[in-house]
Amino acid sequence: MELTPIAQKFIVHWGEMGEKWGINRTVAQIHGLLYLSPEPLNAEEISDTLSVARSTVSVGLHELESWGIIRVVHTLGDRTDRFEIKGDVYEMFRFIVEYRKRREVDPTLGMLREAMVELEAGGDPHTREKIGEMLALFETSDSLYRQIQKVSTQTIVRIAKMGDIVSKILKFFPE
Amino acid sequence: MELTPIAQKFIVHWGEMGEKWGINRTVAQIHGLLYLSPEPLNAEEISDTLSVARSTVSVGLHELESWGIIRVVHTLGDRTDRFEIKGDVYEMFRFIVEYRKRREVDPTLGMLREAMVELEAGGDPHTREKIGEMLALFETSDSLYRQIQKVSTQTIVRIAKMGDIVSKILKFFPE
DNA sequence: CCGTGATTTCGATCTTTACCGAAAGAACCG
DNA sequence: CGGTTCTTTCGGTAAAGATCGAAATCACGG
Repeated sequence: MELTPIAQKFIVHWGEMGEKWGINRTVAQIHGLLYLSPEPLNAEEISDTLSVARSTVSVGLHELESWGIIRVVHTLGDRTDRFEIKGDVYEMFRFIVEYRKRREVDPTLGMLREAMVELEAGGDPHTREKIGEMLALFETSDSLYRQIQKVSTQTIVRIAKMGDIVSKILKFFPE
Repeated sequence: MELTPIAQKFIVHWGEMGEKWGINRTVAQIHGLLYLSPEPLNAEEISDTLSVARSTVSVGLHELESWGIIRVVHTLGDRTDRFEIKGDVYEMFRFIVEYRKRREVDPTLGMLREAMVELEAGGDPHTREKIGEMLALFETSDSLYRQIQKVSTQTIVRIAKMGDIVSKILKFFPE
């Protein structure tokens, strides 16, 4: 499949950007390609378009599936697995955040909590204070995240798109 | 310098966690060590404690300085550069977010804006729609971020620590 | 302006990670 | 059941990234 120059630019940039955030470049590119594609693609089309090995595409697709942001589609008269992006950009964003939080933030939260338990049963006061502060940051963020998680995408978008939303909120919480 | 088992665990975990977010493990470890340290450390102490080459520490410290989260301290009768964490965990968090946003999100925003300009001057409608949606997500996030950025850490912490904050906010924005 | 100690630079390794492609494995058809 | 087509696994290789340590540079006191 041929890509327009703009599509190419987007996909390449997406790959580089992903890399900086600890995401495999090829995986990010596959994601970018699927995102732009008007219809579901199969592994071979992706492989051809991005010039990467079929096997690499296979692995990448599974990775994206495990994040929950793409799905398999089957169409009549086509034996190949075709893939498409699930939901809109906002949902996608939420899925990615959720996935990374669960795999990377939650374990840290666990570690900090354990450390805190041990430190409270006698440990260096300075360490206790520092770990305590960090734990507080993580707990607060976690709690905020959980609350926001419950709100529908629709509601979030609606509110986020109102101009000057933060100052409006601040008015409700005076000094 | 000797580390307690808890400090070790924290620093090691911090390093691994950093790696997953595209941060050099050693840099993250240096950061973790400085975070726990009751007083400023010089490069050699860090090098010894973490068992990494002196030069690697030097580079790592500069990296952390460029993020704006550590500072150099000089004390009388000591010719070495000593380093310490700047501000509390919340400020640290803000600095890191700011740094990464500027270097990694802003360029993407730029790319999307450019792409959108080109697409509006005639381009595939589907691509235009998809890039448009992604751009909207980035613009909304960017705008939200800029608004929050202006609010003092103090205020954010105060509000964040109130229980159930999100549902309180939602009450002000009925359907 | 020399000497000492601290710091940084930089090329050479070492380690990790990504990627390929051949072969094995599934799913499906007749 | 073979045969066909699609998918996955996996060992080897290549590329990228991290780390080291020697040498260059810098900073400052005497």
